Amino acid sequence: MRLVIARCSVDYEGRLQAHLPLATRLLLLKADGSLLVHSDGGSYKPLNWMSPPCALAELSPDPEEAADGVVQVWVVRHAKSGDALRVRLHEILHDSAHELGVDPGLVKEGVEAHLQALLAEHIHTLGEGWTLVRREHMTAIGPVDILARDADRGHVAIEIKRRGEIDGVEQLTRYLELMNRDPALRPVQGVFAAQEIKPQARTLAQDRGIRCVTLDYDALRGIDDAESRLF
Amino acid sequence: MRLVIARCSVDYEGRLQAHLPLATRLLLLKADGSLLVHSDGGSYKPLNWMSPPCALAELSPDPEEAADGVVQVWVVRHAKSGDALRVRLHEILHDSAHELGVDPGLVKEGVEAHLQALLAEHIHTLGEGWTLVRREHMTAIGPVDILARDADRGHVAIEIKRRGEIDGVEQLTRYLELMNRDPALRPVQGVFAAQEIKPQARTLAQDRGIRCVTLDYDALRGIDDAESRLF
DNA sequence: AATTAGATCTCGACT
DNA sequence: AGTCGAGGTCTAATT
Repeated sequence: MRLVIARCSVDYEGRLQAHLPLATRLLLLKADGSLLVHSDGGSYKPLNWMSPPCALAELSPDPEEAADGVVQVWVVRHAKSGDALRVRLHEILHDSAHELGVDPGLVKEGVEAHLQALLAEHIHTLGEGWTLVRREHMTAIGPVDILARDADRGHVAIEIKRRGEIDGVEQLTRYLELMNRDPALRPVQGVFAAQEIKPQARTLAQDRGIRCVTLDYDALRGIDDAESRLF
Repeated sequence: MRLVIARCSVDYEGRLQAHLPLATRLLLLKADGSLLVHSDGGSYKPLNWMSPPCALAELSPDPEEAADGVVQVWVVRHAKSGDALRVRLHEILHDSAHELGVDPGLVKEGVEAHLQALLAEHIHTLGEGWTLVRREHMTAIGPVDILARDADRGHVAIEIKRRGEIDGVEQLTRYLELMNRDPALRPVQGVFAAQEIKPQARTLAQDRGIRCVTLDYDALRGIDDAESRLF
């Protein structure tokens, strides 16, 4: 990885054209030839970039560029699409190279899929005598996270989110509307389950007769561990 | 902007939980307190990050961490959501700070809005005698990109995308359905215009009697330049 | 390889 | 401040 701080201008030509006027920026050159151009603010998205596979060519500035104060020109070209990034460096303030090695990569946990699996496995935590019908129950407008039955054998549609917000309630509402038109299913109750439910979402859900359940991820995982230790 | 190359492990807890095992990475600390954790490969997305507004606290490792070889602990916490990133630094290989100043920002060209303006201006490229009624013609369910008339004075609704996919055809279909109920407009033909049209989208469009047009951005711009040179 | 759906989406525009 | 749509979306899973 090479880190360069430089006063530079950048031009991208590819799926669109974009231009960055002369300013001081970080040029982050990765081992695979990819380049990120970052300013000292904004979020994780670079001002401009080139994704691998691509190759860097360091050129000398042409006479016109040299007269403008350009000391180096970088052209990073994408191997397949032909998209190109042209960086004109006017002043290099820092330049260092570092060996990082291969990264072991990110381990994600607690995403919706995992919550769904845990809750499906321990559906009885929602109520005595509850049983799982299936996960990802298909409807005409998409899959419902969990379809279950309560102690009276009535159907329950469960929507799971990590953070429960209004759009999740809307989604569940659409499912319930549809499912309650199906004679084989109705009446279908709704449960909105999330690790954290925003007040607005909770209000809307209750307004529509949808029960809100706050999921305790660690507790569900704890049950899981405890049960697996039985075998 | 502060650049640190360090052997570190990272834990994120917020909308999900994620963990990065010990490895050498770039820690990019921006002026607004945000942090990016980059490896020496992959795309422009960091392995892990914290977006502004957020604040960094540099802590001393607790005894257990110190025994593990941790020399510094960074906790970056998001101001509103409470999401937090915890970086345990085991070895700092590089550490430098740089003044970058405010970036003038990116200038883009060639996005959908520009395509729409170009096509509206050169609506005759769709057919001899075609005329523009207006851009962004409002309907009850939203604006149609371009409303035009063909040589026979019949209305044409044009939906423009950079990349034409099925949802774009669906969108245009809804507009056409609605507009064809309006006696003042009907019959309304449909044109699906994009720089690139996916096979599925093309099939669906043709199935519904919608004409597909591939837009050549450079050619449209060329016409534009040629015409502007006339003045 | 191609398509689909999700994302700690991000980003801008508009209400 | 929220909502909506597009993105050089990117990314991973699935067909």
